Amino acid sequence: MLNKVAIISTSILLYKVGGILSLRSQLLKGILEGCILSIINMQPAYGYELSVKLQQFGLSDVSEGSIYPILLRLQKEELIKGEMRASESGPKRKYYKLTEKGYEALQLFTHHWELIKEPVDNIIEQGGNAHGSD
Amino acid sequence: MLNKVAIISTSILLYKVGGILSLRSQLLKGILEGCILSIINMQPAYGYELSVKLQQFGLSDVSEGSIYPILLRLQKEELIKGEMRASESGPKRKYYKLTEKGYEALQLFTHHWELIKEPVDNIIEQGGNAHGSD
DNA sequence: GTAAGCTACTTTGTTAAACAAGGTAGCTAT
DNA sequence: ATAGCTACCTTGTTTAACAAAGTAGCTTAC
Repeated sequence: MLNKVAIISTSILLYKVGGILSLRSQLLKGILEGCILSIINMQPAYGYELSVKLQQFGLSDVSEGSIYPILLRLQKEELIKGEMRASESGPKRKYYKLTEKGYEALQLFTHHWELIKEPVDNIIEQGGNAHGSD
Repeated sequence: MLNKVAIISTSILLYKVGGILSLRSQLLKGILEGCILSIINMQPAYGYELSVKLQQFGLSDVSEGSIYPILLRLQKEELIKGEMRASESGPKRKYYKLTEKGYEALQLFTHHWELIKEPVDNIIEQGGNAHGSD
């Protein structure tokens, strides 16, 4: 059974596709990568764990189909390094930690995030209430 | 002459392609649309004007190749409505203003932006200084 | 002991947004 | 008339998130 429901159009107003807002998916572009670097910087983490932690931070429903490709990409870029370790219960886990290069990339991401966030906040602040009384 | 220069890789560390940081391009995904709605909400604006205003707000070097497709898309979605007006000097301008639906989309964007921004800020705050000095 | 369910990792194909690049055309000044 | 600016539009490329589907180890229930 296909889970795709009535994609009304391609733009900002919409909507439920498999239960998840698809606007978010666009807003997240490029951001997840930095968040994952940041969480790994707190302490080494494995993929499944990241999906839980992202959720705890409020980034709900980030699918494994997003996380694992990012991890593979980051590893290929040598921003993170993986290491298999046995688990006390369950399959082995691939723990990733930042490389030096990865730490630099995290700094860069943080900087760029600020460079985006501030203008956007200003634009929203000035444009948000122009039309007035909701 | 192609302007494409040594794309070293595809990820977060990099860089100069035709003189513009390409990380930014990913971070902007979905955000520009909301910013444009917000600026138009301040007062009706035309494409060329938007590129100037975005720059003034700190979103530098947003190309017209980004802006005009967004305007066409928003118009097709009936979030904005265009109207040609003569200019005192130069070619005619297509002024866009928000529709009611566009105003609702702006509210929605603002909400989603907050839902993304807060977790990301928290993640960066906790992960940013874990590795310590610098 | 075997079936169900959870943990954990991986891959493929689709969708969509930003952008470079290139183009059209009106208006102004030289 | 021709150069330069204003203003708009379009095509093709790149890339990230995601759904979906798959593999396999381990644990618990029966």
